[in-house]
Amino acid sequence: MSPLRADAQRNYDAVVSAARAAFAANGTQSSLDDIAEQAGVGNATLYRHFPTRDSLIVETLRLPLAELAAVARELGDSTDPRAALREWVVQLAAALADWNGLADAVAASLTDEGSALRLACQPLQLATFKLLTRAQDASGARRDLTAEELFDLTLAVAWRGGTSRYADLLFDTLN
Amino acid sequence: MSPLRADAQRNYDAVVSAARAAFAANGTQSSLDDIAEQAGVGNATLYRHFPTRDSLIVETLRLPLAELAAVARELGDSTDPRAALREWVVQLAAALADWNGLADAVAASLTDEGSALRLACQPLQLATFKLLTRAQDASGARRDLTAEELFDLTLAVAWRGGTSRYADLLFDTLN
DNA sequence: ACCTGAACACCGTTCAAGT
DNA sequence: ACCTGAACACCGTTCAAGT
Repeated sequence: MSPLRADAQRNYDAVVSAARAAFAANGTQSSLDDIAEQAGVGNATLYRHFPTRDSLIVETLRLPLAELAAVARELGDSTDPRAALREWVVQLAAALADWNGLADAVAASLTDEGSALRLACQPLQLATFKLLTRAQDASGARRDLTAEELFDLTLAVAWRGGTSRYADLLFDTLN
Repeated sequence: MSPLRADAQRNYDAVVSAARAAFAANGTQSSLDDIAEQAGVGNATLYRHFPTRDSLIVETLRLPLAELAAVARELGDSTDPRAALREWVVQLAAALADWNGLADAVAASLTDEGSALRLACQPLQLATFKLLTRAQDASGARRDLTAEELFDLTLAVAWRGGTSRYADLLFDTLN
C-alpha cells in the first residue's frame, strides 16, 4: 500500500499504457516482452509489477470495468427490469469482446482460484445476478436460468464477437 | 495420391495415434514436439506429414466427423424436423466440445481461407443449413436465423463445455 | 528499492545431412 | 523418398548483478 518510488510509478504507468495499446492492436495474448520493450522497460520490471498476465489485463481494464459498474447501477433503477436485463447483456457482451482473446482470458480465470481477473469480474457476475433476479421477479425472464449460466452464455457471445445480434438472440432465450 | 512407403505409413499412423491421445489428454494445443516424441518419430517427420496443426487435427477427427455425417443423414429423414434440429445442435455441440481447445481451433479456422480444418467442417455447416431449413419450412424454427449464425452459436456452446443444458437453451432461441 | 540484461527451458518451424 | 537431430527465432519466467 505504500506509494511507489517516482521512477517505479513512471515505469508502471508506461507498462500499462503499452499493454493497453498492444491488447487493443493484437489481443490479450500479445508478447509480454514486446510490451516491456514498447514501454522502454526491462522485461523483468514488467514481471515485478505484474506477476501474471491476468494481473496486467485487470489493470488495463480498470476504466471499462468502472463504466460497466456505472451501467449496472443505472439499469438497477430502471422501471423496466426486462429491458434493463437485455441492455446489460448487450453491453456486457460488447465490453468482453472489445479485445481479442479477452473472453478466453476471462473464461480461463473462472476456474483459476487465485486469478486477479476472476476477482475483478465478480462485480460483473453480481450485477448479472441482481438484474436477472429483478427481471425474473417481474416475470420478465424465465425462472430456470441461473446467473452463472447467463454470465457464461454472455461470455460465449462475446467470444464470437459480442455483436448485439447474438446478444439479442441470447436474450430471446430468456422468455 | 501414391501410397506411402511402408515405414512412412507406420510413422504416419504412429503420429496420428499419439496426437489423438495428446489431444484427448491435454487439448488440441498439445506440444507437437511431444507428440512426435510419443510417436517415436523425429519432429520434422511430423511436419512432413502434417504441415499445419489444423491438418493433424483433421486427421485425428476423421472418425468423429464420419459419425456426425451419419447422424446428419439420419436426422434428415426424421418426420419431426424440429426435434431433428434440436438433436443435431446437441450432438454437434457435444462433438465440438470433446477435446479442450477444439472449439477454438474450429472458430479460428473459419477465418483462415486455406485451413484444412475449415474444409473438414464444411459438411457440418451444410448439414446445419439443411436441418435448419427443413425445420423452418415446417414452422419449427424462426425464419430470421441463418445457418451460419446457428453453427456459430453452437460452436460457442461447445466452447463453454458443450453440455446439453446449454444446447437446449440455445435451441429455445429458435422459437 | 528498484532496474537491467542475460540466462533458462520451452515451443514451432526449417534445414543440412544421412539412409 | 523419407527420416533425423540440430539449428533458429521466439516466448514466459527467473536471477545475478547493478544503481
